[in-house]
Amino acid sequence: MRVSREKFAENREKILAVAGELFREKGFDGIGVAEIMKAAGLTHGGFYGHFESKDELASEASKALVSRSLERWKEVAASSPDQPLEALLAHYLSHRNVVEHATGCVFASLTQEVSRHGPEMQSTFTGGLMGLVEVLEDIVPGETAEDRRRRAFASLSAMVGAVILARAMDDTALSHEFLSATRQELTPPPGSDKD
Amino acid sequence: MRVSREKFAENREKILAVAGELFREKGFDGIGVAEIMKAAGLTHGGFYGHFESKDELASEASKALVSRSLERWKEVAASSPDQPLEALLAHYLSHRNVVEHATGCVFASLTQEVSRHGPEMQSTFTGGLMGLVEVLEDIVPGETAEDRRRRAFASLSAMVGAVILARAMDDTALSHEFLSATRQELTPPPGSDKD
DNA sequence: GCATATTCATGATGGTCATCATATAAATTG
DNA sequence: CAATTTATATGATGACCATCATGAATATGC
Repeated sequence: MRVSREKFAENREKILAVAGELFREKGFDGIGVAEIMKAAGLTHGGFYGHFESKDELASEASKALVSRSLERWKEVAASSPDQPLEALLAHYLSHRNVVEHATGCVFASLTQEVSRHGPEMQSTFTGGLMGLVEVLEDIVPGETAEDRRRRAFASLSAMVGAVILARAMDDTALSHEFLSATRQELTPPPGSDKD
Repeated sequence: MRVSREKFAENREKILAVAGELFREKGFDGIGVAEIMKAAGLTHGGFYGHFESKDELASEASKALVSRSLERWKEVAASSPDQPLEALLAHYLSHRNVVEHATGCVFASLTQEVSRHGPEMQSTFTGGLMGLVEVLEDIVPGETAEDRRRRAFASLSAMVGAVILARAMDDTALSHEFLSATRQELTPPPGSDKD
């Protein structure tokens, strides 16, 4: 049966949203088109009216997730103008981001699969990560722009790495230790601009 | 046809070795039993004489990779008794470890898939990561044992994170920046024990 | 309100996958 | 050297998957 223009666009968004969650939870290869459509409240046959292939869906879903993630970082940083870095660290290095795969950070869930997919997705992730670096550049301590850029790259590595490793642990206490250790090491000492 | 006891054990090791490479390169879901056996020079039917299931192979291969990785870290640290941390950083944060997925760090390749597999694999990775933390605890700077433990967790997060993010980049220069930034931030200033 | 366009549901297709039954052939055991 | 064991090869099986052809049903444009 046909569906209104509006509903059609709504369905597309629903598929993207559901795919974004399921991909993060189970990986690109861990979930099929049929199950994604079922979770979106549709049947699998209708899928190809919305996307050319599962790969295209993966690309589009990644794009949306990366873009939303970057927006979120900017919001969080802007919400605490006096201590933006601390706010970001608290937001990102959280128990929630370790446990809730389906709604957590894209980069913590899917980055390792990116290199095994096409160049389009790699480009999406590259752009997204550089966006996060730019957010960090403005709020990390450092004398020169060069110092801050270096520290932005290193901090991003540490943040994403901590969540990924915390997720692999089967012991909550150790999981927490990755988060809190990284948070402390990346938090600048009060009243100082230097390391 | 039958094969000697010795050859049988040899075949098992070959399967494990090949699986270790292919899993790192393509992910657990990205490679099938048949192709693994073919790469090992056997046919897929013989697989179940060696392993109960693909899952068991994944577990065993992970165990071997994690164990070898830990040994390697110890060797590298021991090979430069005066600057073990610098040696480890140079070894780990290398272009080779970014490019050569099949022979690179297990944790940089497969950690994100661990949470989607059984508890046995999670236990293997937990143990392996804690082994790496212990190696770092002895060589990172820090006044107290507590300081060094914290720094070990944070440094490991940064190291693994840097390689994972570097692998996602489609631009070699940016890739390198994750590595060198992390290396510099984790290298203690000469002639100092403090941060 | 009618004709057309188009979205979705149903079901089919071909491919891939993990797993297993059986056959074969060679190594081990006596 | 004969009997038995057993590791691998061949091929089958059933499940799942992405993709697509078709038809039904309805929104849109006239």
